[in-house]
Amino acid sequence: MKRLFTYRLCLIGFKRKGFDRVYSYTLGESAGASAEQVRKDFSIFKITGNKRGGYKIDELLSAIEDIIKHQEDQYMIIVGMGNIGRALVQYKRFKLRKMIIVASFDVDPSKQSKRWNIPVLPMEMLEDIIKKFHVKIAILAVTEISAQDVANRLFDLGIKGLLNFAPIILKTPDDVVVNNINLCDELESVIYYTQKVLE
Amino acid sequence: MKRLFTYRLCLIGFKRKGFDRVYSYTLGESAGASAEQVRKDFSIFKITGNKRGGYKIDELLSAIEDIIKHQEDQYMIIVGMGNIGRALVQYKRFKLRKMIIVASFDVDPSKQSKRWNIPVLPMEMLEDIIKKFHVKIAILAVTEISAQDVANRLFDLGIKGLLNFAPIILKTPDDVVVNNINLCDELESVIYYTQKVLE
DNA sequence: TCATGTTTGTGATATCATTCACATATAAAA
DNA sequence: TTTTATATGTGAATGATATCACAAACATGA
Ligand SMILES: NC(=O)c1ccc[n+]([C@@H]2O[C@H](COP(=O)([O-])OP(=O)(O)OC[C@H]3O[C@@H](n4cnc5c(N)ncnc54)[C@H](O)[C@@H]3O)[C@@H](O)[C@H]2O)c1
Ligand SMILES: NC(=O)c1ccc[n+]([C@@H]2O[C@H](COP(=O)([O-])OP(=O)(O)OC[C@H]3O[C@@H](n4cnc5c(N)ncnc54)[C@H](O)[C@@H]3O)[C@@H](O)[C@H]2O)c1
Repeated sequence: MKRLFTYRLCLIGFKRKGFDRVYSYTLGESAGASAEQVRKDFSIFKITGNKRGGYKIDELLSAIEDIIKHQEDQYMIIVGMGNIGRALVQYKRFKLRKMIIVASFDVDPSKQSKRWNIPVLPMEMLEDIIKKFHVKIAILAVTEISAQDVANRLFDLGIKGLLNFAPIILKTPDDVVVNNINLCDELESVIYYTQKVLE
Repeated sequence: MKRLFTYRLCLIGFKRKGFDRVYSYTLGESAGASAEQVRKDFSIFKITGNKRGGYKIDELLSAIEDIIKHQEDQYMIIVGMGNIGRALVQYKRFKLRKMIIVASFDVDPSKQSKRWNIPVLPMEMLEDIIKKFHVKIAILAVTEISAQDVANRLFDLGIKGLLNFAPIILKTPDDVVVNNINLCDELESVIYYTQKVLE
């Protein structure tokens, strides 16, 4: 599943370079997987290519999109408008992929503002917005200390999917999906493997 | 290996809550793994607990740190001082973990400045700084279009580990470790599994 | 001090993921 | 049209990970 995302990235890259077909070998090489792996992955999802002719990039991409992608716009919110929250709010790629940030929230009144196209609202308005837009997905970018409390509040208000930037493991109801981004750990992991490679 | 990071997070959480011991069951529950899994993981790394008494959190933490952690400070650079680059530069937790950002870089002269404690330098100074601090690790936060070019330059200058935020799969020498952070994909993955859970 | 119940540590077993190997299809060349 | 070289698609074999099951250790309380 994770690899599907990688394949997509690679395919977009190939397309931009002017190719209109790929072979399992080509794609595997670029995605860091074996050719058989690529084919097995596709066969699991019933994606089928052309013997001898490989895969048409456009067909492949749209097959992958069909698996990965929600067809309608997904409304989302961000809670916590600190350094990372502000960066995310400005990220244009989300909209390209039909992920629409309808509002952001912060306890700190000095961060609140309705001037920009994505407003920064006080926490009291969470419920209103979540109900109004039927928001199911949230990005959590508050300080570590508040993260569990804010998360609980979001779960109570019906949030079912969370992208969490706080470096803690949240206690979470069973029907909620949480994806943790821990940049310190990612960096430490780079350092760890780098030192491994250098013996 | 990935789980070690999760265990560490959980242990820090337990410690803060005042516990001084954990059982494989407790830790597993909190980290989303089975108790046997936790014990197997520890036994691989020769981490040993106390039958009947579980594991002392402090000992466990320092055993994990010994595996994960580099003991000396790691000097690093960030290239690309846009939205995400600026957020990262301000993140204090890196320093706590002995990861020191010595400088950041951008082509755009309007982003360059030496006023702050972490200076934003022109690209011409890359070589100087990398050589001066023996930098081996870099964070790449430039636009997608420039990412491969800038990465190549970094590899030429001796960078061996990269945390890449651009949504492309970089072509990379064999002795370089790259860790990709793709927030769109992470969010899409949350949406995907959320929809799965809701049937 | 001793019995007891609980938790570890780890082989044996089961499950899941990857690679191998090859029959089959087909685009391209003759 | 026929041949041929090259990719796919997929069972079978291998390898990696996770779970099970249980003996051994030992903190705790009688
Ligand atoms: N800055 C980074 O590059 C970075 C990188 C990785 C992870 N993180 C993590 O992301 C989180 C935010 O980091 P940051 O650097 O943006 O910190 P920050 O201090 O700049 O921002 C935190 C924001 O959360 C708000 N907040 C705090 N408690 C709140 C609550 N109860 N309800 C609503 N809003 C609340 C604060 O007002 C502040 O605006 C932290 O957990 C941090 O560890 C940050
Ligand atoms: N903003 C986000 O929240 C976010 C989230 C995920 C991923 N990303 C990715 O991170 C990268 C940066 O995103 P951003 O939002 O900060 O974009 P941005 O446009 O704000 O910043 C990009 C920065 O890179 C600099 N740059 C461009 N080409 C360069 C070069 N050749 N050498 C040195 N510097 C160069 C630009 O001057 C600019 O300051 C992009 O690839 C983006 O897709 C951003």
